[in-house]
Amino acid sequence: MFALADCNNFFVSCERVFRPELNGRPVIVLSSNDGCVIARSNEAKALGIKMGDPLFKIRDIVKRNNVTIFSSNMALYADFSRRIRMILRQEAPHIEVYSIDEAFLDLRGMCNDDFDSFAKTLSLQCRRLTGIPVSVGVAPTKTLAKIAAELCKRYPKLRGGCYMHRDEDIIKVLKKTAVEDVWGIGRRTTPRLKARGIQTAYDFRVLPREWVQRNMGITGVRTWQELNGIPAIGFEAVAEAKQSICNSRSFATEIYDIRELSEQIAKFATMTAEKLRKQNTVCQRLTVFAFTNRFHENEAQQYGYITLPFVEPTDSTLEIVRTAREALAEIFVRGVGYKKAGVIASEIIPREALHVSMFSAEHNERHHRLMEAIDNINSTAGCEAVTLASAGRGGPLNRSDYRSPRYTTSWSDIPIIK
DNA sequence: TCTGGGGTCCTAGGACCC
DNA sequence: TCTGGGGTCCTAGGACCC
Repeated sequence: MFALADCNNFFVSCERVFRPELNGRPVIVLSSNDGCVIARSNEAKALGIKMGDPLFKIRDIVKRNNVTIFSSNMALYADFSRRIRMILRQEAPHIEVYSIDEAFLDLRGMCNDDFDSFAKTLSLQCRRLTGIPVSVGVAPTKTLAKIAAELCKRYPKLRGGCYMHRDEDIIKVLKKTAVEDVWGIGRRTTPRLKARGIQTAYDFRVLPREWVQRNMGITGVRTWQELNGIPAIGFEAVAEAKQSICNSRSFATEIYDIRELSEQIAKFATMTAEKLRKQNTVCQRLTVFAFTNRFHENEAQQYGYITLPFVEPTDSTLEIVRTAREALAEIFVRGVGYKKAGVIASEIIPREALHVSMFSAEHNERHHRLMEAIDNINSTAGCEAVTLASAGRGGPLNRSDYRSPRYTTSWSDIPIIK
């Protein structure tokens, strides 16, 4: 059996831990730059606010219903995520962290097979220790566990835990599950399935395998198998190193000045290098991109994009920032207003696999020790205690008007209670 | 006025090889 | 006159996820 532990309305729930008066009220959390809705309380969902709605399009709903708005506060959410994972690790032999608010548990080899009370107890445990409501679905495959967790959200009587294993129960549930709500069936395939009269997860499950293979490829077959109770999606207890690392942002207002844009690119490159080091890897290529506001259809659009190789794979902030700035100089066009830019590291390999040439060994070693020292300082003294001058000292250029304090991770952020 | 950020896997087609 | 067959690697684009 597999379990999925899924935090309900996760970002909103984190905010509510420190603002309990918001329980039962409509609350939304916005994406970076306060652009779109990325989390909604049940009350906000009931008002018809959709995932991804731009804030300016729902202003009147927000105003009329007194919806509370938050800018995203990723430091806070990441810390809650970490605390919940700690609880899950104590209760299950293996966990696979799937996203910031979801983790799969591999329950094979567990002595206790009363999975229904296991699920309910785990949910209660998370709630008690963190304040976050968590849905726990248990089923023979990951895809079915996802559906079981959804049931918890729909039926409070389940008390946060649902064990779905008897085939007749699974069939009953699948007949009531819309096909587009199945994990792995997205917005492109849904209309094609509907056109063939496939409305529910059950309709999909009873399709001939050959049809699924022909029309949806190997990934479709895996989903089909999983709905039929045959595990087809692997369980990865140890997270693999990322194959690409991207840092990008939209800006509150367009940037015309290369020096200003260059500082932003240097910041993104710095974050990228830090992430590379954190997973003990080096990268061999760097992509830099910068583009105009794609929603301003009447204005000229510019989409700058370039990829540069490193002579030797690197995780050095110095080298990555330097290359990123060179790349920007290549693609920058004067007179263009850049709305969004970013940096992508790719062709990532483990640092141990790095064969340094005779001539660069000492240079690499010195760089590495310097980077370690900077990382250590930044981890204790705050993440921007030491930065490159080329990244500037200014704050971020994206809007964040409704951000809550970083209650659990930053002393200086906590409001003084009078 | 205002529209997110960060990933993965699969597939088809071209280049190139013998 | 007769003009194959099989393979790998790389890349771009599509689809999906949160």
